[in-house]
Amino acid sequence: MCASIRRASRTLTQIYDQALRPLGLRATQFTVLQALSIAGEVLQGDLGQMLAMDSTTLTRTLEILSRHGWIDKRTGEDLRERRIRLSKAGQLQFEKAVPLWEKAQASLRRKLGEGQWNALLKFTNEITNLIKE
Amino acid sequence: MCASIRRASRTLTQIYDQALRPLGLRATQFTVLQALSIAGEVLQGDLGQMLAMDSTTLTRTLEILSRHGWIDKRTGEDLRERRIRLSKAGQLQFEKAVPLWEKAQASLRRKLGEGQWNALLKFTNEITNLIKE
DNA sequence: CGACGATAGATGCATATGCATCTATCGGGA
DNA sequence: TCCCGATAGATGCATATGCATCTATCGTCG
Repeated sequence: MCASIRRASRTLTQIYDQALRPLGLRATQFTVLQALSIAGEVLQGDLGQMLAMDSTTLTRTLEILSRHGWIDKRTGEDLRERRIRLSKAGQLQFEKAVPLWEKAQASLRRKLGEGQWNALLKFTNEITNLIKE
Repeated sequence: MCASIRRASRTLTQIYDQALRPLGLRATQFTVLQALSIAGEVLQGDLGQMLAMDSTTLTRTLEILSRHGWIDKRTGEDLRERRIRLSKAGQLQFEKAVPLWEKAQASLRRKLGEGQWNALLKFTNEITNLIKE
């Protein structure tokens, strides 16, 4: 099962990466931009929680986004915290990426069919929740 | 969708990696050993085909397995080819890993339920096949 | 106020992943 | 025979991933 999901994950990632390649954006990075676009300014920790992503992984992805100038970081009163949000450039990059992402998403959805699509979303979420128990 | 599958893949990988940690074996590596155990001696390219794994990724995973002495490599008549098979130590390592893997697998299967389990396997395989078209 | 455990991230290290490109070898035609 | 396109892997580079561990800061308790 692990092998099956990893294989599917690799395949899918290749599809989305390819769609986003014109922008030099990876699927993972798009996901982070999207989360930021929805959440506004958030603590790095909360962002990790949202994406079920290890905080150390997030640190490095944010480093990349930061290098491209797509996010702003600042500390609040608690100097340990990092508050993250999209920069102007990040907002723009995200908006440019959305159509490409939509296109890949729609094509995949068509190929899988509505039923499988929804079932798959449900099951993957269930797996993600498993680990919390 | 890509984010969902990647998230599930991360979660699942953590579960399997943790189960195999006593042996210092990663889920990916176990998958390769398993494939070799089933296939016997195979061309590196065929192995990649089997696992739907990029050949460059496979090269490095095999490098790790080789470093541990778990596989043997040799060339056939065609000097470009690499023929891979489990070594004695690799066979042993695989046999030690199977029970740990089974345990993780069974636990997960119980939590998901038979129906979801099978559906998930089916869907992930379908996604993997999508890219071939 | 000062020491101490708790918390938020960062860093070192190893592996996983794939694209672009390179090297070695093979097989077939001129 | 020699050259040339095709094929099997290997390598450089960048990112993704997570464990163990470290650092800085916070809150609290004596």
